[in-house]
Amino acid sequence: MNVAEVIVDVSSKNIDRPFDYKIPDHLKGMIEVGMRVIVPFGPRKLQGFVTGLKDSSELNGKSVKEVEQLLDLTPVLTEELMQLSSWLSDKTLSFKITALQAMLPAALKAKYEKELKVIDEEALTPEIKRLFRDQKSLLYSDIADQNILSSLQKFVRRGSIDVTYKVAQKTNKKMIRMIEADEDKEELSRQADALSKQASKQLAVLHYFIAGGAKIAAADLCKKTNASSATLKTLLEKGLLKESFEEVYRDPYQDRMFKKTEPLPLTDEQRAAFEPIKQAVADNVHHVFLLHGVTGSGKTEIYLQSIEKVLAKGKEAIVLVPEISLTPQMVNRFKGRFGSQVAVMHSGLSTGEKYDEWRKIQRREVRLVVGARSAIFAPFENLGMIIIDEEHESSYKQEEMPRYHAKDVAIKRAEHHSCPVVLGSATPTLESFARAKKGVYELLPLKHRVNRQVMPEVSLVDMREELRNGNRSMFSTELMEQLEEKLAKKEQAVLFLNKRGYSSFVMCRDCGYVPQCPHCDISMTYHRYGQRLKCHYCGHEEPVPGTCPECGSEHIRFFGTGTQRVEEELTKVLPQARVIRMDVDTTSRKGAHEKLLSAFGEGKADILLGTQMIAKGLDFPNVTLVGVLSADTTLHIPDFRAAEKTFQLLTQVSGRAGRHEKPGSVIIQTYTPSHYSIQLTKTHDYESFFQQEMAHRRAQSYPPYYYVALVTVSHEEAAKAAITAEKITNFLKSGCGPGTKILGPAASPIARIKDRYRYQCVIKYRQETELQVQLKKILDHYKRDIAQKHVMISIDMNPYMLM
DNA sequence: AGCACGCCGACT
DNA sequence: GTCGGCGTGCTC
Repeated sequence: MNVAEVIVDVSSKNIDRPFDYKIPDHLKGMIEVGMRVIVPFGPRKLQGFVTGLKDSSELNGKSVKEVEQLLDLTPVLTEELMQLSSWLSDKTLSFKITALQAMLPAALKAKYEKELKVIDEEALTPEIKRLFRDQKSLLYSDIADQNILSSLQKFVRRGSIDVTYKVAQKTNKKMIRMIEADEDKEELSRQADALSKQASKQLAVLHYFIAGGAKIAAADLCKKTNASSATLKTLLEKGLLKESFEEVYRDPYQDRMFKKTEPLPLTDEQRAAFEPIKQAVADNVHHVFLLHGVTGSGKTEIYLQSIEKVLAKGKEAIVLVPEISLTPQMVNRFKGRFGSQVAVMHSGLSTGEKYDEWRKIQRREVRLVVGARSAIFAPFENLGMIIIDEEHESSYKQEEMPRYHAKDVAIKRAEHHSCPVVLGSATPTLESFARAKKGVYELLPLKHRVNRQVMPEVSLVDMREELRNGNRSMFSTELMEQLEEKLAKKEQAVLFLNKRGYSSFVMCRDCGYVPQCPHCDISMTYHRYGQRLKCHYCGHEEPVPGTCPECGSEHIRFFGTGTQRVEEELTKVLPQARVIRMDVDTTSRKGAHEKLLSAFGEGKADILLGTQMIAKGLDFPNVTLVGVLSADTTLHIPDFRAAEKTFQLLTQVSGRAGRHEKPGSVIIQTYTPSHYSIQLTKTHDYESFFQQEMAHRRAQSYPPYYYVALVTVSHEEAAKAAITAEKITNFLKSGCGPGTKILGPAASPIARIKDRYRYQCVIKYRQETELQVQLKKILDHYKRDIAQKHVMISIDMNPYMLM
């Protein structure tokens, strides 16, 4: 094999294909598909992935450059994952390089640097000489002054300064310094005797080795002997000790003890659900199960026992968990049962930690991964099962390129490995449940909670009624009464706030002015910390104005009912209650989330107040009341899944109450009590909700009856975006069959983000392949405009947010 | 994407 | 006359 086909690290339509590179003699036989290389590309150097090997290039050798460097000794992507990447880029209409990179930890992504080197010092101006000072070379990115840049360019052109392009790794393996004796014990004793009396630290270190101490980490040795690194340095220089460096894993869970747990006996219902999964594992068949179990029905125990079967067969398993529920509670359950065989992957880990967890998988040191969305790409080669917990969660959909859904990837991988997929939820997506009803998936119902606890009593409170009765506060009379009662009984309550529409904003009471982000068409969110306004889309920040910029009034103040606001009100009406608030402000620090939850678990507060993030996996025996302050907010978002999301959220939240001996109750405050998505939470009736919602979806041609795709066109000028969107819509209308429905173009619900105007077109279709072809044509046709006129076209083949 | 090349207007 | 604006085209 003399030539490697390489996908280079450039995200552009024209470059989205393999490029040929000759393999130099010293790399012959070493390069394999799935390895990373550094290759010259035009004037620069880029990282790339080897996607193929061949004897010769069709380009006949003349313009074929050589591979410059091989970055891996073993492929970072298995053959299966290489195939999966082409499928992924195809399915999501994203670049091959983007799909490849999505499968690897960020640490393996390249970092690019330009280095300037002085060739002819005489030719340079004093100013530039000063810039270089005594150094021969300088990093391009370190040059802050824009004026110097242009004069530098001149010298580069004349050849007085040379530019070299470098590729670097983002993070490296963590190494620690190890110390061991470099002489035998007798020699060490002799040297120890010869030490001066003051050198007590050195003596202590030597005694460690004289006593037979083994090779030890420098830090540990210092701690043991109370010595400093200077002491070690002296002994190293004397040649008595020697140092070496060893690779270690950054283990985010190293300080924690996991109590070993044993399998629990299954209920009859659990066993009935477990049997078919067990059988599929035993028979190595690909099969998708939908484990539909009410909250508290013991789904996790079924996962654990299924995994046990998989591991017993010598195979591996992936468990996906929604990002926000990757709490220590969840991790504990898996680590407790399977100990060090588990790797954990979630966004809370640093780049380095994620890299280390990934390498544990790659080196076959673990056989089970518990992780968020991207863990679906774990490089296992002998997969025996994939579990997706809370399968309805929207965090399984990636909202950047490649816009994949982890469920689709899971099924694709499971097909390849001929192994089962288990989707678990109390409120499955309509898509999944419909497939289960059709027999595409196998439905495994769990209708009862373990230990026969009853489902909590749910009562709906009509907030319009409250208002009519003169209660203008955000707490209904019923909720207040219940809160007081729980407080008196020393039981705990959880108050839940739908996040969307609940972020607080600032408004002028005289003219109604609401500060908008200058770069996005969206209201700014008020943050009490530092009295600032923030934009959640682009990160723009500014102080709260003292007077209204529109009318000059001083009556400008914050509005809305953010968690902070609720907390204030709550302490006013229930001053004796101890409240823990969980929102972006209180949980942004690392580990804060965990700390707040365990404080609540230990009974250090009476009320836990928060947004969606507290709805998942919360399981505290003393919680007997759950209150939802306003159930309507998710109902009014511009999304065809609004009702589904509302029902899921309310059901999920209700499930937090009365999970143990004490019975629980739920109070849902709403302005639209008659809506079926709210009514049916009262009876925990998923089946009826499914029927009603399906009727709506059918009437409006939405999933699961139709597929949906979203095309968004953006440009700095509104007109340019609108015209292109119009053209695309017309093209699609003429090119797609009669079964396809095309809506738009229309301004996006968020009409502008980061100074770009956005227009969108929604496509509803029944035949996947046909549309894929049409959309590919569009991207191909507009690649010129994309490159030159700065038009951006983004396509989402399965949007979860129509924004 | 980025970078070089090349063709036009505004300055020393 | 040169400098530097950014339209155009290429990258194995």
